[in-house]
Amino acid sequence: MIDVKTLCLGVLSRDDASGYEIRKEFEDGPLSHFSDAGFGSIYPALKKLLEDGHIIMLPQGGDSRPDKKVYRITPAGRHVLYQALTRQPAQDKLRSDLMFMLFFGHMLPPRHLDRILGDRIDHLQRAVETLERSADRPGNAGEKFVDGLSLATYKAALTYLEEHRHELVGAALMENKVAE
Amino acid sequence: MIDVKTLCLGVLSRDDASGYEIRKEFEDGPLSHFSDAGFGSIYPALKKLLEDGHIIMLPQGGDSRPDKKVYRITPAGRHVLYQALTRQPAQDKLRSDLMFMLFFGHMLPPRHLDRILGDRIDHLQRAVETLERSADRPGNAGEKFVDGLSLATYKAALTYLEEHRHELVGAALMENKVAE
DNA sequence: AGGTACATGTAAGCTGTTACATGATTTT
DNA sequence: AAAATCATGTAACAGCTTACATGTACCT
Repeated sequence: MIDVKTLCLGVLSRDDASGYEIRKEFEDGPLSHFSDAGFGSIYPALKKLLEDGHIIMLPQGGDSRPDKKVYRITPAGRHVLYQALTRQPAQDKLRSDLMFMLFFGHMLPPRHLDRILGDRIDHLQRAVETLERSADRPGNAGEKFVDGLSLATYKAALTYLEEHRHELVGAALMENKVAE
Repeated sequence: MIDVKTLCLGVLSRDDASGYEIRKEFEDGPLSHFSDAGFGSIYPALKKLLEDGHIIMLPQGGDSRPDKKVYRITPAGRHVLYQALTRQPAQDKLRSDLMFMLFFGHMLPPRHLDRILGDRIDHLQRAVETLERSADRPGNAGEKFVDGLSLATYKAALTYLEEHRHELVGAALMENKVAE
């Protein structure tokens, strides 16, 4: 499975960035749909990449914050990234608390169930809007492909949740009635 | 994020099982679509659950293997599981090597790109077939809901990959030509 | 004056993975 | 007879998360 170092190289292969900016990419950017990393893993990763010569630190322009450190990928770094990209990909790994909860949905308090379903629907709606807005912006083929794939799956999940939400909440209400 | 102990309680809330059988659930069963755990995390988790009184070990029937240990959830265990199920769910976490690779798809060797896309299409087709076969089998409301959600997203991903596969591979071929 | 966003980094701890170690039973 | 499946467990390691520690700059 691709580690945080490689994730950082991926971000830096597109543009120079600081640790802070890399983290924003994982939070909001196009990579956020299938990867994640916090400060606690990014900063040590950058330190290691710097030691290994996979990235260099740019001398900061006098106008920017003195503590800001902007990194750039090196040819060696690009090579390492390329090696990682041409390996056999590991299986996707989805960890979903929500789906685990829904799996036991019929035994949950209907109010809780309805809330977590509603929250997820809201979240998916926002994600779909964001991706649809970015669809006509320029971008390379890979980025557009991945955005399209994310959009397609989010839309499918959204439609399913909207269409079947009441069925599951109904089942939970039934269970509650029986228990009374 | 729900841990392996809770995952095990979830499996055991449905039926008594051994560590080996719990692992099969994560590999093939309906929970496999959104959770995962190997022996190295299941056995220590069961040990801890036993110590805490959340599960008990059943005296094994004389006909079964002498080394097989079958566990059953206790009322205390059910309570712990219920607590976990009624908390606010953490954000879903998807880690996907494939999507990371596809994101840089245009700079990949077309053969590699075509292979990883084909492998994923095959994998999704098998997953869809399995879920469709299990659709008419009995199951409680939560299980059916989650199966339906998984099926809807897999189908959407499959359709997208089949329809757009050639676009990305085409872009990669172009890049290669330019490089020549 | 206060809140938010920018900005970096360390240390401890938790969790989970991988490799190792062992062996019985069933199927081919 | 070999291979696959069943079956459990430990130890070392890798990796990531959380909490801590610190401070600047901008916006209202």
